[in-house]
Amino acid sequence: MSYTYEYPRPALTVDGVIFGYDSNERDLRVLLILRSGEPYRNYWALPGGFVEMDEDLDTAALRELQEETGLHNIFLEQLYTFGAPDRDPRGRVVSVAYYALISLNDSQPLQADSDAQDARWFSIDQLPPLAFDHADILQLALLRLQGKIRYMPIGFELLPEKFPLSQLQHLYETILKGTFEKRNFRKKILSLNILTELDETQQGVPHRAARLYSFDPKKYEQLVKNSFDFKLDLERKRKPAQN
Amino acid sequence: MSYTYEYPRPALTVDGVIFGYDSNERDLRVLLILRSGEPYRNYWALPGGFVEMDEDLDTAALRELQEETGLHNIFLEQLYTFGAPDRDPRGRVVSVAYYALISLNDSQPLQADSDAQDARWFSIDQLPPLAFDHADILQLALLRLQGKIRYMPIGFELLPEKFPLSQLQHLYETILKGTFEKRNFRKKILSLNILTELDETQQGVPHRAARLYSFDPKKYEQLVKNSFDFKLDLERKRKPAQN
DNA sequence: TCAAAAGTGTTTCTGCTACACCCATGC
DNA sequence: GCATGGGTGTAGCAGAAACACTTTTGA
Repeated sequence: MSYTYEYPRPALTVDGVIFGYDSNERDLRVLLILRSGEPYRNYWALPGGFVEMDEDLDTAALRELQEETGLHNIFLEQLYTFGAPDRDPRGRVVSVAYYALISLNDSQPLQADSDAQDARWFSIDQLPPLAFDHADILQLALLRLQGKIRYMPIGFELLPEKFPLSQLQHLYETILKGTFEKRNFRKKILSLNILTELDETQQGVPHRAARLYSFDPKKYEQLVKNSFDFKLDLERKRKPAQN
Repeated sequence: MSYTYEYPRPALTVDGVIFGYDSNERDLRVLLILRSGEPYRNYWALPGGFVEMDEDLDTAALRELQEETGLHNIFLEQLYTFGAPDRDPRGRVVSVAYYALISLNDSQPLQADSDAQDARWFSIDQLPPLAFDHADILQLALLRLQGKIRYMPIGFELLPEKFPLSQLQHLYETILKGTFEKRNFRKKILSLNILTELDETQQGVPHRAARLYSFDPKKYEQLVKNSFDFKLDLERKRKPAQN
C-alpha cells in the first residue's frame, strides 16, 4: 500500500467572493475583510479560512460564509482553485475559491460579526488594493458571474424575493455593463415563463407602483426539462439604417 | 503571525480526464489507468498524482499528462476540485481535476509508458467501473466539454491539424449526441471565418476527396476582438408542417 | 456504372431589434 | 398638473431551419 504521508502537503483554504447587490443604488458589491495580521496587514482580503480535516469543501465555504454574513440558504458555487506556489509568502497555500450571491435589500442587518474584524461591502468598481492574489480571484468571479447570468437563472439570487421587472433589468445592466431596451427585455423575460406574477405592487415609490414578480424554480425546472434555452444576450445594436 | 502548521492538512492531488477523439471511428474516448495497488486494486482510474510542494497546479497536471501520453502542447484546463472527506478510504485527499483534449489521429503512438502500468483508451459510452469518485469527475468533465464546445473553439483540439469539414461535423455530433444538417453546419462554421482553407484534400478515401481546413487562432482572436459570437446550437427540430 | 461522400442555393419562418406613446401615482 | 417611472404593440430584418440535387472519385 502506498500511503500518502510521505508527501509534504500544501495548506488548504477556501476563499469566498461574496457578491451583494443593492437594488436601490443599482450597485454590485463585494464583501471584504480588513486584515489585522501579517502578511498584508491592513490590506483588504476575501473572507476565507482553513478547511477542516473532516469537512467537505462546500461545507467549509458555507461555514465561512455564514460566519461572515450570518445568512443561510445562500447561492454558493465553486469557482476555481488557486495554487501558485508563491501566492502566500508564508508558504504553500492552495485555495479553493467560491462565489456567493445575496441581495442587500432583504432587510438584512448585513452583520459583520466576524470576530471583531473589520468587514465592508465595496462597490465592484471602487475596490481597494487586495491581499495575496485576491484581485485575480475577484476578477475571475466577476467574469463567471457575467457569463453565467446570461444563460442561467442566477440573477434572482441577487434580488429580494419579490421584485419589479425594472429591478431585474437594472441588475442585468449593472452586471453586464450595458443597456437593454425595456419592452424587449420584458418580453424576453416573461416569455421564458419562469416568473410568478404576484398580486402585489411596490410600496412607497413616488410614482406609479410596479407589479412585483418572484422567481419560480419549479417553472424553471420545467423549462430545463423541455430543453428550452434560457439565454439573454445584450442587444448588439444593429447598424442604424443609413439615409 | 498566525502560522498554518497548526492545522492538519489534506493531501493534494491532481487528476486528469484526458479526452481523445478518433475521427475514423467517430469515437470519443478517455484514457484510464488500471490500478495495481490498494484500494480499488484492479479498478480503472483517472491518471493523476500528488502535487509537489513547489509546483503550480497547472504544472502538476501537465506533468502527469505528459507522463501518461508523452505529448506536449496539449489543451488542458482546470475542471473542478473534489474534496468530499470520504472520497479516498486512506484518508483525506483533495483532488484538483483537469481535463485535456487530444486527437487520436495525429499519427501518435498513443504511448502508455506510464511505468508499466496498464493504460487504455475507453470509449465514452463503454466505461468500466471506476475507482474513487472518478465516475463523477468524468461525468462533470463530459458536461463541461459538451457545454464549452458550443461557444468556444475547443473542438479543434480533438482533431488532426488538417481536417475536412465533415470530420468537424462528426465530432460535434458525437460529443453533443445529435445531428446537424450538413449545409447549415458548413455555412455556420465557414461564416465564423476562423478556418483556413488549405490547398490540400483527403488522401486515400474511396470516394471524392474532401478539401482540408485548419483552425486559425489568429482569425479567432480577431473574432473575439470584434466581440462576435462563436455559438453553435444543436438545431432544435422545428415541428414539421402538418398537412 | 455504381457507391459514397462532397459540395452547393433558396425559401420559410422565428425571434431579435427598433421604435413612441399612454397610464398611474405621488407630490 | 407635472414629473417619474410603469406598461404596451408592431413592423422590419437577420439568421436559423428546412430541403434536393449535382459533382467527383475510387473500386
